[in-house]
Amino acid sequence: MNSSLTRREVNRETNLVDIRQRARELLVAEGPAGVTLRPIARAIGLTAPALYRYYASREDLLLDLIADLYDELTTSMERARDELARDDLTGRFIVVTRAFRRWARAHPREFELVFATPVGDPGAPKDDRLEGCGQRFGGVFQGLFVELWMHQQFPVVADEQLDPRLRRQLRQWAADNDIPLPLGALDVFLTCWVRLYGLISLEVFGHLSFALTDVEPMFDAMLSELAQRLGLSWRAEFSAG
Amino acid sequence: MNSSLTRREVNRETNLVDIRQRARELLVAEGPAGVTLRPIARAIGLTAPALYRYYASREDLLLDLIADLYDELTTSMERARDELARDDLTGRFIVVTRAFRRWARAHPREFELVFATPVGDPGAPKDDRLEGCGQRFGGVFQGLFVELWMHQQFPVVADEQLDPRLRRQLRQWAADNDIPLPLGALDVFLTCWVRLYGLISLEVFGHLSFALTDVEPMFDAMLSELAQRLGLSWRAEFSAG
DNA sequence: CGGCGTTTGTTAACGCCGTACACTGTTTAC
DNA sequence: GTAAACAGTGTACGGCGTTAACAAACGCCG
Repeated sequence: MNSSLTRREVNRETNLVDIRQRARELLVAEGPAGVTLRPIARAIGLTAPALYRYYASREDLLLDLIADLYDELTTSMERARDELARDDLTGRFIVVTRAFRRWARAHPREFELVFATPVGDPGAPKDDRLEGCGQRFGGVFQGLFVELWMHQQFPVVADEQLDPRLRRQLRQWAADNDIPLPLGALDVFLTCWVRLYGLISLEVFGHLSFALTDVEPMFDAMLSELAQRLGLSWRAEFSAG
Repeated sequence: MNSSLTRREVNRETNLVDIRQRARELLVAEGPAGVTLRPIARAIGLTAPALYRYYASREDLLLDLIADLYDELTTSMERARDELARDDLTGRFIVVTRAFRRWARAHPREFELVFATPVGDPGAPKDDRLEGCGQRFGGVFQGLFVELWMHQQFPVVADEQLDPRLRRQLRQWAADNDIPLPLGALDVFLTCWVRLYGLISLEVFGHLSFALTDVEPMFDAMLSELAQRLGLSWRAEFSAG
């Protein structure tokens, strides 16, 4: 039996779930500013002050929501990855990046909240929760990169060709996280991340609409370039014209 | 005499200036959510409802603020550009992109407001003002690109090598805006924009801090790559190590 | 079972917010 | 000089996040 949980504990969990669900619905319907306490409380049959038994503040609730969304995105990328064979690194690279874009397009408000909310200027008093989520999210790409490198090394520049200031930081990063990659590969990794994030957020925020109505072909073209850069044989196919 | 303006008109202009200035200060100090009517009104010796003689709503005021910021950024880029000789296209490309980054770093709150506020999902009911601002902003890069191409063409792919879906959109864009560039060059333009925007917003939003504490060397390295892609002879110099 | 401390909820209140309305004094234009 | 246009005010409404005081429900232990 699961009755090792007291009635209180069960109720607390269901309430927490309901709160987050309603917060998510409000986020989708009205954006970050629309996530307010009273409607959330009302929806689950409580009053606003009662929510303070669950979260220290609205800010705290939002942080939890962000963590949830972060995890959802990461999970969807991992699932896409795991549908392909372990050794199909090319395929995994493609489906993971596409899963990222698909999630961003399907959930623009959530994307906005997770990726375009500055983390606080001075020294970032950001929450530990998000630290872990970001780590897990980045880990999907990072893990793919490491396997890619292990299996078939792509061309990278020698350490000496990197700006010493950059070199130092990359070395530090690799050391702190035990990443068994040469610094040049880390540089490639970051460049891929920049292009991926750049294109997706430009699309979601509408800053490409001056030129494109459908970003998909450009996204595919970018994947082709990245794949080529990584020594993968993938090319986006399109009917000749 | 400047008294062709009535006393009322003069007062109206100064009030408008004061409102925007105070709004800007609040934005910087507390972020977009901190731009509220009562403190603005108080600061210039009015009450909140009086602001409705100047703006239809808070939203309307924010839109005006965004337009102001957009223009400020564009102007700073144009100024950086115009400090270099008309034919120093390489130099102009470098200083304009650096001016963009400098402004973003110096004004993270403003950058957030201008570049990371989605323009409304369905069909974008966005204001006409912003349309013009965006046009002027993009025009700086676009103008530079056109001159670059005119002066010294860089290698681009043939139209037939582009995904037909992408090709169609690029052709449409070029036609609508009378851009005298081959479609392959437009593709390069968008790719540069993606990388520039991607790196700068990742930096401003703190989404590179997992690896880098100082993004500058990576930015310089990116500029080197872009310059090379565009057939420019610029390379970020760094002391050998 | 009885009682007690903890937990979870309530209501009331404070000081904010954007905004609408009725009203008043000043400025402008004819 | 007078009437219309304008730029303010004060008041009010409903909403917000949050705090404080209090009441009921619950879990645990003797």
